[in-house]
Amino acid sequence: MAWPIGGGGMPELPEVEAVVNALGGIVRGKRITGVRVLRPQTIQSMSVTRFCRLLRGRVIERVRRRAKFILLDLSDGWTLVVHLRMTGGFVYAESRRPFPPTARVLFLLEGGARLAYTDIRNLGLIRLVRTERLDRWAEWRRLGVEPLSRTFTVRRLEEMLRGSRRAIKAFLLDQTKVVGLGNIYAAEALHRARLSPMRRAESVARSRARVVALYESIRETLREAIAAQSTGPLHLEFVNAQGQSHHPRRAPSPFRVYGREGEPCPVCGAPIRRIKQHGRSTYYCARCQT
DNA sequence: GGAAAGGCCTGAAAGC
DNA sequence: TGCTTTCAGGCCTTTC
Repeated sequence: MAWPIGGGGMPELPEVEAVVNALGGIVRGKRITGVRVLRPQTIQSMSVTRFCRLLRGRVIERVRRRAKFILLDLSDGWTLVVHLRMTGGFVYAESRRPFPPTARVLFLLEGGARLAYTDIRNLGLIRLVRTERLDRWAEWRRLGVEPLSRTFTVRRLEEMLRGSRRAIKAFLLDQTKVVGLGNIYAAEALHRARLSPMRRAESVARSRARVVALYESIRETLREAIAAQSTGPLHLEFVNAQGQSHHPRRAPSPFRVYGREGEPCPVCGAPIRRIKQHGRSTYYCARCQT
């Protein structure tokens, strides 16, 4: 089967969560002693000169996640916001080994360690904002509900679904509704809920049982994916002082339908189909997803 | 204002 | 063998 570029997992909520947890354990409390921007276009909202000047000397106090954004809260009220998009990732190195050519920004840390932001396709973005002004950022304000939070309820999902004539797959990808799902986990959640990706969102809302099934499938899909990341995040590589690299091995496909065109549905055995929806591949079982 | 299409981006795979 | 085309998908902008 064809694997997506990037090593078997686009960074959706579970992958970002894994990076945040691992990164937090390494860089929390460390001071940034220098910054080198190798690709200026990666830096948003301010000049490279200002970006480097503002970062130098600040301490990374906390690493957290909102939607698919990685947030590094720094001393003096600044936050470094990173979005990996498709192929972004980090390499943390304790040695002087050269970074890969895909390194876009280098953060020099006290003690000699270096953290590189890498990105093959250059779709990822980094911006530095005042923590207190995050809410003034339009894109930030538009972000929808966190699916694993208490504020995400069956009732809230039902209200969002109601009145939307879009296909449910497109609805799930809309980050202004529910955040964190991408093309892979949207397909997985729909298979688990036994809902056709072509079904209109509003038609899901007409059945309480369907809304509950979708609600639970979203949470279970994400929780299982987060647990599966426990061996180590795919988007964070470690290089020790001896220059030896440790990068988690790609596990066999953990997906029920994604990337499994032609293989039997794990529920009913019918062949998994692949269709195009809004320019994206959608994998589903035509027999048990209705 | 909602929905859909197009574009960005690069490397692997497919097609010729 | 080597060149060209297609595809992967998150998210923005443009268009309807």
